[in-house]
Amino acid sequence: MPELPEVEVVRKSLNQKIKNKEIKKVLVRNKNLRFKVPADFKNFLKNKKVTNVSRFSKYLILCLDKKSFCLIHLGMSGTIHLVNFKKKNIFTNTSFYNSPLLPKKHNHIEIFFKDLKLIYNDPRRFGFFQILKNDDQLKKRFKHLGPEPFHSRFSLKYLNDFFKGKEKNIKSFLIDQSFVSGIGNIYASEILFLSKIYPLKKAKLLSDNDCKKIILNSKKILLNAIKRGGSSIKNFRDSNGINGNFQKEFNVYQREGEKCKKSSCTGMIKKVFISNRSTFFCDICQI
DNA sequence: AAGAGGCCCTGATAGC
DNA sequence: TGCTATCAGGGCCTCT
Repeated sequence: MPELPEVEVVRKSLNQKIKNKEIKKVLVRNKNLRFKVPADFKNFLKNKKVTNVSRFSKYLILCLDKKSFCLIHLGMSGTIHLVNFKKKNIFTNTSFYNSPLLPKKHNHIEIFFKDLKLIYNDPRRFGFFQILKNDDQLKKRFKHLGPEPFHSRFSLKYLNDFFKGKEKNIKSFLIDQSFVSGIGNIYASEILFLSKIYPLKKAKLLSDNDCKKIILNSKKILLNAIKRGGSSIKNFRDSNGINGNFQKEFNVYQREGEKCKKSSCTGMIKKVFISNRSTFFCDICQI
């Protein structure tokens, strides 16, 4: 479900609700997520305080006291819901027809605080929870990941060095988390549209100007998506139940056969599969 | 080493 | 209505 912007939107709203609260109880209804929930998961979390809700790339990080961490990845279909006991409100980041409504199936993990509980729902179970017991373990966990687009390391030199001699197309690089982390399948297409670059262009053939546009537009797209509250495909909401709006601004994603939105361009949006992931582009201004 | 492809899993939707 | 096929925002692993 989520790329960096959606995870950031969830992080913000989650931080408002559970920061500085102590975990009273943990329920694991189904431990068979992408990775098996560890045996000591419940005991490790119990009586620990959430000092902050942080994020790197598409990973949510519950910072706990004693410098330990609970990592949450939402995979493709993971959502987080908060139920307030007193007000009986349900905050959810998934909307259903009669919202606010908690999904009935696939509520795999529940984390109880004094006045509310966090529920992790994930039909496809590609998401996961992991415990990291110190800074060092956290660092190692993210070692294989490239910089986020906002980081100064994501520079012209970095792209030039990375792309040197690479036959692989640029679209595949944008969703390759070891190159740059946080961009997924939707925003990769959108970034290349803004940059006027053909998704199948070989990385080694990109000009300095192409690279500069990629750096600029990666930041631009992600920041704008965060500002809009994420993209509400499949009814994504933040954990206050607020819908995202960025999907209204898609220029190419899921617009196959429609007209290019760029004024003066007479092109049409095409869809191709690049290593099994759908990719959208304008057949005139991106060629 | 780099790059392509498969796989994990359920649910929504399209097409017959 | 009911079947089957295809696709879905991710990440890891294997094979060539």
